[in-house]
Amino acid sequence: MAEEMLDALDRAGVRLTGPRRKLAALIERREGHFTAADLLKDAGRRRMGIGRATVFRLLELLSEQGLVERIDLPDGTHAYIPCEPTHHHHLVCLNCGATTDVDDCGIEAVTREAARRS
Amino acid sequence: MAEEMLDALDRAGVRLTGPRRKLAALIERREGHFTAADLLKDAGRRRMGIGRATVFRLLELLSEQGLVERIDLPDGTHAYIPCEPTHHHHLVCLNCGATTDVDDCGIEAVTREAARRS
DNA sequence: CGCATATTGATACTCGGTATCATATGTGCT
DNA sequence: AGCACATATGATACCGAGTATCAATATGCG
Repeated sequence: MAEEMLDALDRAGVRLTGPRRKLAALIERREGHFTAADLLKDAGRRRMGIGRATVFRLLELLSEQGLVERIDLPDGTHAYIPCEPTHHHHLVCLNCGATTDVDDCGIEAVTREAARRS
Repeated sequence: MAEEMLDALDRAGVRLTGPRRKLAALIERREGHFTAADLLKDAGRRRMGIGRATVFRLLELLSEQGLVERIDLPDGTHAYIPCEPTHHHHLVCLNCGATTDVDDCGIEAVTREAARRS
């Protein structure tokens, strides 16, 4: 999956730099969602000298490419979920923070109705 | 509506202080959603010497009483919406940030389905 | 009225994220 | 392979939202 990310970055016309490769690997070995701080901690623990800004920049890139989705957790913090760039929704459990994908698009009906009314 | 808030606060057993009355009035005259910073700015502009902390504390109180709901805007910031303490959902327009209430609860079906699957 | 106690506001802090900028490093070209 | 140059990097400083602390103050009960 790290390969997949790097391919996508390459396709996007950005450079395949060392830090980006390392971060892609770190993301790959994480299960499920993670925060920018998590990545930063991972990188720090392994003494790869990766700067704060670089992590945020890569997450922004990946999110532009649709390889990662940024979600707003109920407590107001943010997390990122690696995902296929297809249409789907993420549900976040208010209790444990676990996430699930949903392909069913029932939400749209509700949204459409509200849009019509306003 | 300021009355309503003050009543609820009274019922909750907290003191009806000057700052709280003033802030309730400020919230009343706002239309729709607002941020903590908005309130702070309002208060500052009128030279009521109301501290940062007080604003956040009141919003927390109101939100505990269900008189205000805290929502996560798509850009990651937060806003508050004054609302009746009944069951409903808020939809936030990704473009303009406008909000609407929805009583229809189609979302639950989707959520339930996902819960069953996990 | 007077007192115990909840509340306040100033200040300082934390934390996620962004701007800046000199330096380092990929990449296309020859 | 070597070069040139744009792109990316990391250190640092900064920003804005929210929280902790704490001495001073105001509220509401008796």
